Amino acid sequence: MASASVQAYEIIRQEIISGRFPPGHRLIESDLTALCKVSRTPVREALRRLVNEGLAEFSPNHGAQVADPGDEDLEALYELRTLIEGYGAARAATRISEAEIAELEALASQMEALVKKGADHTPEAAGANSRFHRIILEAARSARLLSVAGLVVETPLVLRTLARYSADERDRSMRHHRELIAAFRARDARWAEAVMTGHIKAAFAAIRRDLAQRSPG
Amino acid sequence: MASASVQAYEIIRQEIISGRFPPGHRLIESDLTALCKVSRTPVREALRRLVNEGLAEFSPNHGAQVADPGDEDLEALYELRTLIEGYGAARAATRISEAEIAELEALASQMEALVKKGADHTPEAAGANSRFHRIILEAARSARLLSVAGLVVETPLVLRTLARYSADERDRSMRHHRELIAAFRARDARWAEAVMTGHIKAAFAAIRRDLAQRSPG
DNA sequence: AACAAATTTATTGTATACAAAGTGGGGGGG
DNA sequence: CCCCCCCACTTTGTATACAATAAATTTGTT
Repeated sequence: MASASVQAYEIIRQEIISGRFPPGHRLIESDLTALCKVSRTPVREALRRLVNEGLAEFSPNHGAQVADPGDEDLEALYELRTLIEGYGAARAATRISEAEIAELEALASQMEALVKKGADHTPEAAGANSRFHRIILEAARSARLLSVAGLVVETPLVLRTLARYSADERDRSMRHHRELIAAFRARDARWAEAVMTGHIKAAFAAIRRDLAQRSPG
Repeated sequence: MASASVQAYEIIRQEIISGRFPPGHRLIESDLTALCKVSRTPVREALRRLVNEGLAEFSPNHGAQVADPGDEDLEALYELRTLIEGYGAARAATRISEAEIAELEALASQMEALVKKGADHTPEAAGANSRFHRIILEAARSARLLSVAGLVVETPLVLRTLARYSADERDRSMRHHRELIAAFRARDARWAEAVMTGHIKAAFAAIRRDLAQRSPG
């Protein structure tokens, strides 16, 4: 069984990402002990970690609350993502193993299958997409890069991008995945970086369009 | 008075940065309670934070120990720094206030004065340099950028770069500071980014030279 | 009725006690 | 003599109790 603090972390994180804890929702330690069935000590650790990852905000003597992406400069967040994941893809191109490339292909196929079934808005698809990106970052072989990337990809907005795509955008995204794999096979760092950069820029464009559409004005 | 957990954080961090806790040194919670005069609870919080910032490493049920920079890919660390601080400088160029520019000038002057006094290897000089970089990152007006930057600038190696410079390298660094200020005055994002990139590349070159010199093999 | 001060209440911050897991050393068996 | 297992000890993980701080409410006054 997972330790109490990671259990608490995972539960609370899931509540935030799923949206059951909406932005601004206060994260009261005593309430969370009931939800997670652990004592306040591991709950506090989980909260500090979530704050560190940007999923929650914190004021001293007042506690944590769910972060509001609306407060943030989305352009900055996505610029950082292009820089960091682009660099990661470039590094990965010359370091990734055959086994990892195979994993990427499996995930790409899985996502394409889910799309064909109309299941592209499901958590399963979001998970596959996350793993795809994660494998690339791990293939870059830099612990520091991994922790830095954690700060820009592990946000509800990013994790739910797939759900915002139109059919065209979704197809483009699938093709990006395939092209990334091709770049890795060719061991071409600049190619991989370029595709990854486009992949993230496209995601940002979709999000901006989606946000404008939902709240026009 | 600062809260117990930040007090613990600052004390332990100082021990690590100063080198009194060398790489690999185990950070035993009970020992640290004695050093920081607080209980284990805030000590644990401080340790988790240091781990998050990459100053310490952690294994479950075994605790934390001081991170060893030798374990790390320095090229990756410095590439990330150029990307992140370069981007920060570019953003800052169009957002920085007059007051902040004035602060930068004051710090540049202070560092130049310290150099003239031969006091450029002191913690005072290192502090001024840190503040210089921090003001720029804050002027970029992105909380996310700030936290990401924390992961790549707050490392002992980076914080003690000044002490590694030769006379020439030091002078070049001082000139970079002045040129950055000029770029900010001109509100020229690309200029600022270029100078910052060079500034960090130069630092990396100095470190690499210094490391090779000290342990030739 | 509106404002301000004081009191209560809710919540976080810290300390300590206990439980679990890991580590190393000593004794017994091969 | 060496290896392995078991026991004692060290260290981390978790729970709970207490202290301090901030927020809300009430009460008194104007």
